[in-house]
Amino acid sequence: MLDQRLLRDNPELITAQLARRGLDVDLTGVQLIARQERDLEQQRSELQAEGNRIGKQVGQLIQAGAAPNSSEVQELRDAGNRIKQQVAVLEEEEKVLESRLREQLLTLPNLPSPEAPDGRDERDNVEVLTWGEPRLPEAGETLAEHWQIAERLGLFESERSVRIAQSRFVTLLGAGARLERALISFMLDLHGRKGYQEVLPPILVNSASLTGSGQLPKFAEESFRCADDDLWLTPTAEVPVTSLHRGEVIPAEQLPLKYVAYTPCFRREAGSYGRDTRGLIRLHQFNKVELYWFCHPDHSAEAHQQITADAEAVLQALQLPYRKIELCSGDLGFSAARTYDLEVWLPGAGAYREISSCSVCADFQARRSGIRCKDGKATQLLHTLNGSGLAVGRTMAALLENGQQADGSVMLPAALAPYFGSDRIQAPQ
RNA sequence: GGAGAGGUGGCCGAGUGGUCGAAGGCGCAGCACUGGAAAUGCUGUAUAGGGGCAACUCUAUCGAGGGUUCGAAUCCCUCCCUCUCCGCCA
Repeated sequence: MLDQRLLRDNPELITAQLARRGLDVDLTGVQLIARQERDLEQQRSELQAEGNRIGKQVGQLIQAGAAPNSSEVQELRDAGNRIKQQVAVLEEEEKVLESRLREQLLTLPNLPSPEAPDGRDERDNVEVLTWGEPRLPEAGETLAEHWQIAERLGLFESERSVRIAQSRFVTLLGAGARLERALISFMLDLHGRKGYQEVLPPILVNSASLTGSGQLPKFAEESFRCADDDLWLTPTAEVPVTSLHRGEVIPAEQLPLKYVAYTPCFRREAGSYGRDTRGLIRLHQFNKVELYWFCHPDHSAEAHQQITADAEAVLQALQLPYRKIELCSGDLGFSAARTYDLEVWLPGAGAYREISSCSVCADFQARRSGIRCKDGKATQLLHTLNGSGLAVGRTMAALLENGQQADGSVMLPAALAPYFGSDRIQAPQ
């Protein structure tokens, strides 16, 4: 959520920055509401001050011995009642303005960071670096896609999963299930050694949590909802972890708070029909290990580099070639001010595919969620960052495609062997 | 699910209609004392919003929301949460 004061005093700045996202917003209406609300508040509090004075006078008169039903006291009572009525009217108007203002502010995305490159869409994203040597087919060799390999090795079951749930759900089996579990443990351990505190949060979250991290009100159709309760299936661990500290004031010396959370994630993937319908890439339910920082506003820029490096470390430890791109202003997610995407090389598909997204949200989520930090006297909103470290299913896909061997087996990176129990997945005889 | 108890500042805890944003204590900060420290003493110490260059000032907030009243931490209603006991349960 954007700052109301900024809206009142400098809406041109907001308009200009949102234009970098490709949005053409007219803020005159919202600005008017914000100003009217402030004026009303002023009138109301003056009236209340008058009412308080009258209340005190009555108390003093009665204590000094005046009869409670004397005309003097009665007059003050009447005056107090008149003020009470006026205040009630103003409060009513104020409440309406306040909720309209909040409603509108909640639909506005974050301002892009000045650092974020300008651009319209993903074609304007900027490649920052590539790591590793992308595997290309040898002469005469055909590299399979991950779902082909997985099918051959019996790692998952698609058709029967429709029976259990519906399309875009997958059941992992045997070595597939074990590899998924191994990857989750591997990632949690890796980040744990770097000072991240492990969290296993609720994956049913309430509306306030989804609003706090930016998924509501605008993206309700992206999440699964439990109709009888105010609960939703979390689309990312970012949601429960943000709300872990919702409404808190955190002493600055405790910052940064660094969390690593494994959760299943649930997304409707509305509007992506027909894309990636085979395999592990775009499912309604997938596993993700998420990195999350609460940090002091002065340090969020370095934190962003660090959280991205921590996500990259997983790819490097797994020897998966990837590239790091920076999203342009027009491709940024709703809550992000600046984002690096990590894209892993998929030799079978012959393309880089997103496997991690590392964003700094500045105070956007902190304002929605009321999370502040206090150093010395000053209390201010802190900054939040999140990054996938990594999407587990996509990591498995990358391992399968990158490790595929001519004999049908898949070689796994050495770092994973202790977790998986073997350095390769054998083809069935 | 049933029965009971309770939610007050960073923490503990008093306050059951009137000058209470709230005693007292702890903690924290500053000053004094000291060679330095401890102990002691004094002073200060909630949050949000509005106005003001500032000193400062106004408003709201005692779990949340409503109500009664000139006036509510205190009385009434609804909800939420925590604890204890019982039941059920992985």
